[in-house]
Amino acid sequence: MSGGVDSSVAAYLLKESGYDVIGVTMQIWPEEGDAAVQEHGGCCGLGAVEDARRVAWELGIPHYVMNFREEFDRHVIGYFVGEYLRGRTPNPCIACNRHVKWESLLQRARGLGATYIATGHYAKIRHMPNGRLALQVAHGREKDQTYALYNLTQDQLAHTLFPVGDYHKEEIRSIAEGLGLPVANKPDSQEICFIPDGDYGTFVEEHAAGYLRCADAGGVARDAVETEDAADGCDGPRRAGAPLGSNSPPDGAADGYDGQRMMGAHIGPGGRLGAGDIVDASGRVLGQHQGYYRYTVGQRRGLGISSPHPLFVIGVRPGRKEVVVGGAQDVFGDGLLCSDVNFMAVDGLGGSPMRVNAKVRYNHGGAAATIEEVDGGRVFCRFDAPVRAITPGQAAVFYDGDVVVGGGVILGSHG
RNA sequence: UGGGCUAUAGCCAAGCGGUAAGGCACAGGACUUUGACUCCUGCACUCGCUGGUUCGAAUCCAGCUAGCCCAG
Repeated sequence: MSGGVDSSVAAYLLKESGYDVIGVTMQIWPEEGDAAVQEHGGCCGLGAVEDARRVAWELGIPHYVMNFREEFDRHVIGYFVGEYLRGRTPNPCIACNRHVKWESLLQRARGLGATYIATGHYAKIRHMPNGRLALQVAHGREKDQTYALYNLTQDQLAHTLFPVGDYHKEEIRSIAEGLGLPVANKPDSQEICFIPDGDYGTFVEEHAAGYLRCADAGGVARDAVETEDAADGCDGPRRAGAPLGSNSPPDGAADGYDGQRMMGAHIGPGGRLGAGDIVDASGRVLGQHQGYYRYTVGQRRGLGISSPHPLFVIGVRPGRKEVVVGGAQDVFGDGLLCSDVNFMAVDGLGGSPMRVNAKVRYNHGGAAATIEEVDGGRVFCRFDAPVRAITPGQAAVFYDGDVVVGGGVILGSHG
């Protein structure tokens, strides 16, 4: 229970259905007590512990506060900072769901004797004819959150309940109002919950040194980025990292944070970690930036370069600390390659292509495409029509109608 | 030192005697449980400086200053 409307009503709906409900609020932020953080509280608002406790009291259910700071720091913040330093763009919500909310929470919930964990996510779980479990788009499509949950395993899905998945957001709010819950009118959460001021660039800089030490301790030495992104910055690094995947090691930093190692000689706490050139596709220097990790594919603002037409980021080269820019038309791609694919509705593609609707970011209507498994368990996705801002590090989630077929981490765009 | 050209917001730039377009950048807001994108709003009481002509000048004239080009 985050203290928000959705999880509060979820608990209520479960209790009404006859479940034996235990309320749990997760403590995840390292610096609890920060006034700014508490006010802005995101999807997992810590300052909302009191709200959650009050709701639990009114619903007449027990309420526990569990500490997940270590897991969150390792799997979400560590991954988040590391990805940016590698010139990629992470989706922390997906990592948090997979590793913290489902792996750790479910484990502890089972320790309490619970059979299921339930959340306030807008999603449904469907039993497929083939015996598998898959996410299905929520009744209130406009608030659907299946994209951020694509990485759940069959076992996790088997022990998960999404009580609000059959409702629209407005219905949930009116239920909360009807119950007189104090959180009925809390605003929807948004933006990155652990960076309340939204300045993630500075956040990366402030945390880079700490994760640098982790990388060194891991003894991992990779220099792939230097050579790979030198070839073509638009495609981004192609090596198979597994920050979100099921096989990622316990210590996220051990998975080759080459960006950090590479930066090692240049990074000083509080310094300009990755300042460098802004260049066009031909290599012409157009300007300077104060940190390549402050940019992501498709980004327009923050370049500080005046030109006849708007410029957009089309690639980030961490090795050279370069940000590559181009015109609006240069940020479209015909296809993408993704790794660490998690299949849901199917066991795999079995060597034959499949028609899907592919979402390339959280707020993406999806695009018609054909997916096919390639070597190494990776999936290639070719779109019927070019898609804008295919970004390395983001997730590609494939849908067959309302059902999630699977998804993976984008390595780069093609075309 | 002669000759020519140009000087409009942070950058580019329209304007050609009637009361300062637009683009980029930037700032704020909306949207959004990731980063982005998108949308809305704001952004030169003033046109290198000083005079002059005119009812009226960024626009015409003169001088000055600065930059660029050609000549030497």
